[in-house]
Amino acid sequence: MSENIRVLVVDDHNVVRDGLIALLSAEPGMEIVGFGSDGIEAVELARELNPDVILLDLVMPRKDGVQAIQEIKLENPNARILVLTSFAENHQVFSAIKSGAIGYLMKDTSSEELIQAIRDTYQNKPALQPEIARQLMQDIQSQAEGIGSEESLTARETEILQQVALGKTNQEIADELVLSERTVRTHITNILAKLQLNNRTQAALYALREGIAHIDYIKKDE
Amino acid sequence: MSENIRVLVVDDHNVVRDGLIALLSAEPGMEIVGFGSDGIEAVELARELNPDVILLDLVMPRKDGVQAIQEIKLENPNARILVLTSFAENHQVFSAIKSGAIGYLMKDTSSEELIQAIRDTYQNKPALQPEIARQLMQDIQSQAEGIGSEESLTARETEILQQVALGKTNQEIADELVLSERTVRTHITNILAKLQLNNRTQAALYALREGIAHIDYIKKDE
DNA sequence: ATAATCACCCGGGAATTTTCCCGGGTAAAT
DNA sequence: ATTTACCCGGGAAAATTCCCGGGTGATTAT
Repeated sequence: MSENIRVLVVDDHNVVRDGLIALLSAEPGMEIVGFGSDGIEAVELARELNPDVILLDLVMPRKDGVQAIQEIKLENPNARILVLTSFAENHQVFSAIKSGAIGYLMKDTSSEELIQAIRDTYQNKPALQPEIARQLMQDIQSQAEGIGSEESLTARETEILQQVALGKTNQEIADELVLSERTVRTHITNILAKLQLNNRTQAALYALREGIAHIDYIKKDE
Repeated sequence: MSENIRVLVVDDHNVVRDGLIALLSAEPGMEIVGFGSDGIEAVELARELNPDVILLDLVMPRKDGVQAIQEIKLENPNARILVLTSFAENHQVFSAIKSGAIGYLMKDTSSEELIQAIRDTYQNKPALQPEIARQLMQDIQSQAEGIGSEESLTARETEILQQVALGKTNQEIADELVLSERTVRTHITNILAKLQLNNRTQAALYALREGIAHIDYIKKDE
């Protein structure tokens, strides 16, 4: 009777993914039915394989983890998703949970805890680390208190913020997005106000922390 | 006769480390003799176990990966170290190689490549991904051409840069380090010139990429 | 259908910060 | 004695931050 838990593993780091597969395959009662390396594959494989539990990294190329969660839940509201990521990307925690992830673990948890979390997720029992839980509560709190305390950015503002996190000046952003430099100023003023930050460098750091932008390289001018 | 390759695995993410152990243990001719989760443990275990190959992550708490490499090589110049890290942290590649790492892989390589790289490292054959090799050559080039093109920062400048990467203003940095605001300006001008960057946000991103600063949280003022 | 709201766009004006020239000096190390 | 790191400063241009104002078009509410 003891049906195996059918697990789908999605992580963009191959060795990590293979490691997880090796780890979980050795676990009795667990079975790896598939694996992928980005958000798009995650959505496709979730549809094709209908796994019991989807183990998902948040930072991935091509499609964001949160976005993948939303699409998967859209196609199959009963999908059980366990997020396993490198770091507590503040707001991402909240977004992931809100999008329907059942559990959220950081990669520094022990493999025993991971395995237990997969079992919990399989039974729709929330699996959260204390650290994550604390972070989540803080997010909820800051959202609850005062309507104007934690507004979210508009699409345009997010776009501008991404440019800021590339180290560009207002004029460069204006050129890139085909806007007046004055308009960029206004947007940035609004972004700083919404996020309660003091300057653009803090905004860039915020964007990185929240996964709105990613650290790549800085484009050399000229 | 076929002696096993004795491997030490050091990575601060438990599940990743356990995954690697599961992966490599299954490989014939390979044997995991120990594991650790930070730079200090790496140095200690390298001394105690004298492994054939040390598989090392670069971003770790307590002690930096590069620093760990240097100390390990100091105690045992014959130590064979293979760096396995999440991302090509530009200058870190160069530092790691210069400090004596034999190989350098990113975590998105396949497990087959990883295993081959471990064998290569065991035989003192350099193991570099194309991407890494390209990055390394670029670093060497930019260092070779022109004496003034890629100078390294002084201790003080590094200190200032870390403050910049916290999103602080010049005045705040001056207060923190007990300096005149004018002096901070001078330092930052010099930093930007040395690094060939255009503004402080780029400097902050640089510091993050190079591991000079780490993303934590932004201290709320007042 | 009218009104309200919201995202987006543009701008003036002003204070502040940042960036980059230039100059100076001290102390320690080679 | 030269170099290097570190410190301080004047002056000026540029960029940023933050007020204020205006407009459009789309969506939502009533």
